Amino acid sequence: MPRASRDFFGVPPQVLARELIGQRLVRTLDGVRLAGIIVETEAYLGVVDKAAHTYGGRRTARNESMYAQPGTSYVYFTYGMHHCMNVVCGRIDEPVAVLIRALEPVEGLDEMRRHRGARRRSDKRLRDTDLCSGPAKTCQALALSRDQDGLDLVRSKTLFIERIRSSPAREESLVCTPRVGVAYAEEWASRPLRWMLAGSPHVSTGDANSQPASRRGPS
DNA sequence: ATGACGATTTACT
DNA sequence: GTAAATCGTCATA
Repeated sequence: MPRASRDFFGVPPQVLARELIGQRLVRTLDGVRLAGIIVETEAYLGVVDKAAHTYGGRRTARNESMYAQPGTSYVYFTYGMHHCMNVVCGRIDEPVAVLIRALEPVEGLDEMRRHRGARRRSDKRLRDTDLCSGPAKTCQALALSRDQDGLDLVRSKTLFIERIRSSPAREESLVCTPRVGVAYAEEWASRPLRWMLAGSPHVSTGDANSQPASRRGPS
């Protein structure tokens, strides 16, 4: 299965967010593969985007990875307990990225369940659709933390993206909506910058059966 | 030094 | 539906 190349990542976030749907995110732990098909993403447009960590050109120790070359991982810590993973894209020093919001788990489900169960009270078995149906759930399932921040997905042996043999999700199989959890971002809160695989039961919230992306489109 | 705040998830009423 | 959990980070002083 071909690895995603530098060129794959060197595009605007609105483009990569769509290209990533249907691709396979792979994490290896002690040589064991944990993997899932990306079914939900969000684009963060950088210095102009009030919802982005780099809005206004903010550059700190936390978000430094967003200024690195395309294909770099940006993993941040939030709410005192959660991690979320982004794929940095665009050009070097242009701090734009795509948030990975949900996966359809396809490899290492038992290991993912162990990771996900570790920090929960209830020990009832999680359904497959609860393993990676959110950005922090995905990081927990794949054991991603600040230790994986700044990795080069083009070269890393422990975190990378495999391009699926068949064509990625076609435009009419995508659903586009506003982003989640960015109500504070004023006019940027309602911009349609979130993409989902239409009909997927593995997405985080809302349903993936609403308006097709082809009817709304990015802006 | 301090205070407010999350690109969220879970459990509970 | 609502609220608690929980702490690194950042802006302000």
